[in-house]
Amino acid sequence: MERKRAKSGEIRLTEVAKLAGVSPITASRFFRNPEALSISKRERVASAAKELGYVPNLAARALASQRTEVIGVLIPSLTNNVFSDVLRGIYDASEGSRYSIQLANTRYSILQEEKLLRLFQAQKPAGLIVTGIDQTPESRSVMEAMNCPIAQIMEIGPDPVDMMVGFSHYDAAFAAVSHLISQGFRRIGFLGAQMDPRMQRRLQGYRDAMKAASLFDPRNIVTTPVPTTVTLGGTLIADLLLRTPDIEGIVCVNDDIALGALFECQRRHISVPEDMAIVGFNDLEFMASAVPSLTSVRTNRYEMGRRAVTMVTAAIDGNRPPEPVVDLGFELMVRESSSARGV
Amino acid sequence: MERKRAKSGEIRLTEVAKLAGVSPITASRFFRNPEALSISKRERVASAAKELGYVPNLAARALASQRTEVIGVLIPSLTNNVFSDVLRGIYDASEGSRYSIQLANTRYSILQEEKLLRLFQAQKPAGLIVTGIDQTPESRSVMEAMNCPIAQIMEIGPDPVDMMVGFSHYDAAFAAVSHLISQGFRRIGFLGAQMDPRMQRRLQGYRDAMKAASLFDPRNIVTTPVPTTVTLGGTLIADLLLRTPDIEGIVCVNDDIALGALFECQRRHISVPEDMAIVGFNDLEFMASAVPSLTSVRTNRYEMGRRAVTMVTAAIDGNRPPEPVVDLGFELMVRESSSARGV
DNA sequence: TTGTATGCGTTATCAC
DNA sequence: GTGATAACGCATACAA
Repeated sequence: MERKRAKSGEIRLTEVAKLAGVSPITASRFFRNPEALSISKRERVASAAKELGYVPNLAARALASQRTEVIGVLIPSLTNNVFSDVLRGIYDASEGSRYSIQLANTRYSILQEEKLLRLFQAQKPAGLIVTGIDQTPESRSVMEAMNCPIAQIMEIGPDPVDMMVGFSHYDAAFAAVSHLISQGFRRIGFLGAQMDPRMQRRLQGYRDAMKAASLFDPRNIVTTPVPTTVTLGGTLIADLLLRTPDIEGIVCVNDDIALGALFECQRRHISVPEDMAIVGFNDLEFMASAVPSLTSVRTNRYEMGRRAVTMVTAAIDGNRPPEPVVDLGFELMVRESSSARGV
Repeated sequence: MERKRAKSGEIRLTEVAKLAGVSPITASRFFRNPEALSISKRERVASAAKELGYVPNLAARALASQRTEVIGVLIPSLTNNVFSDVLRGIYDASEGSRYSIQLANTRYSILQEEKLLRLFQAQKPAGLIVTGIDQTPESRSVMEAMNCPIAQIMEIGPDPVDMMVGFSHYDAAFAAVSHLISQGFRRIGFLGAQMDPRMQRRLQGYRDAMKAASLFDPRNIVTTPVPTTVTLGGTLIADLLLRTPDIEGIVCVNDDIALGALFECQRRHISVPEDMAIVGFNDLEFMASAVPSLTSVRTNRYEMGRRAVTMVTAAIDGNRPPEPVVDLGFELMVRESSSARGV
């Protein structure tokens, strides 16, 4: 008839309260809202907790309060530099708040995303950040059932689950192509890898910009679903040169591809931009220091992560933004690799 | 005298059990160990859970069982490519297990690391993975109090908190320098950024290798605590060339610095390797496709992450490795940028 | 294989 | 500002 269960042996709130000479609930309040206590009790609880080395039990807290202070984050890749910037923004913003980040990796799989969303659901996060706008219907219904603020990031679109922070990949690619055209280039190719939905929209921006200038030729598009690498950029431009050797410029789906293409041009002694203009996408740090420096579309990845967190945390506190969809835009960073034809 | 508290409104195990016509504990067993149930009950619980859309409450589970299925991971940076590879290994390995990863970012601050460790302590993770071997005494005592398997990664050293997977940064740098010396280079510089403890050990490897060959000259070392970028590589080699214009080769603390140095050489029409040999560290993917291709020290970052997880999960299950410290070594990838002098 | 009784450590509720 | 009481939803221990 002993107690049925071993105590964990850890210091509990009750012990702290006893040593401080207060009730457990008073001690509990100390950790959540110290100002609610009289100064004397505040000090007694503080020193008792320190003396005993009290560590709160988050599981008990979550169970009793029916909430957590976790923001779940779903991203498709950890290797891609693009997401590390977003993550940095997310972690930076979370540091100023009382929320901690729980990160999960979907590996560009919307089924994996579904699974992870269910896992998050079981944890009752206070908020959620998901990448992109191409969730499965099943995923959407899980999100809607989660009953917490949700931010979709990286893109914007017409039908937010809740909130959105991103930019138009279509517009950005359209602008990149238009820039090359305005510089006097005509036969402009597209190099794409890892053709996820965002990349597809970039490709569509390329297509429409080329069509608008009556320059579209499907032979100038080379894409592969294979994940992006610098080396792959070399392979892709090699493919393109086989098909249409008279190509004058390329728009790359991202900067790694652009760098790989540049290296391949160096290898073949094709001068950039005289014989080949190159435009990248994302404006990773190295683009400005390459030789020649590489033109790219700068996106506000860090800010995207930061804003997602601030929007979600504000929404948790009941302060929803006036406009649920935030367009962070983009900026074309024009550099040597796309100097005007014949200049 | 009504109930004092609003129920969450969510489906609980009890509801599932009731619909299935079994006791709650039987339903509970279904989710943790379905094989323990008779086939008929197994099916009834399964369909009841599906019908009600049951989502287990992880907080309740953690509180009742006194454990979680979370492995905490502490890394110093999300932006650094090196860690994205490690993380990929960690996430890949965790996917095969029942554990989920909780990631936290120390930003190269050992004080931040201390704070995060306390936060993890409150969550009672099943295991822990921390980067490096330079924790504060306070951090070490928190880790020792956590009473779960812990793997230190990226480095190996004499005094593991529990387990270790890594390699010797000192030996790797020593080998890189020795390689350049063996290729006939004599005036060899060192370019360093983000001089955290691992980078310091690389620098020490450089120093000792140069001293062993009686080639050491402190003027050939250029370092900065500033975080690594490609652009910074250009700045550092520019500095070095100012100090010792007759420098023949450089060992870079990482590949970004090496790439930046290469670009700067291109800009100045210094031929690599004829007038300047370059060796990087980490062997990121782009090193092989640069023009000229860049020599680097390959490290097993992915495997490091993977092994850390398998070691920790095995230890959770009581299967500790025979040897707590695993040296994954390194491999010098010799490429064009360090071809023998005068060849 | 299944069920009963009980406890995990905390906080919500209401009263003082 | 403080405290008594009763949950929160699940798993452990033990018995059957």
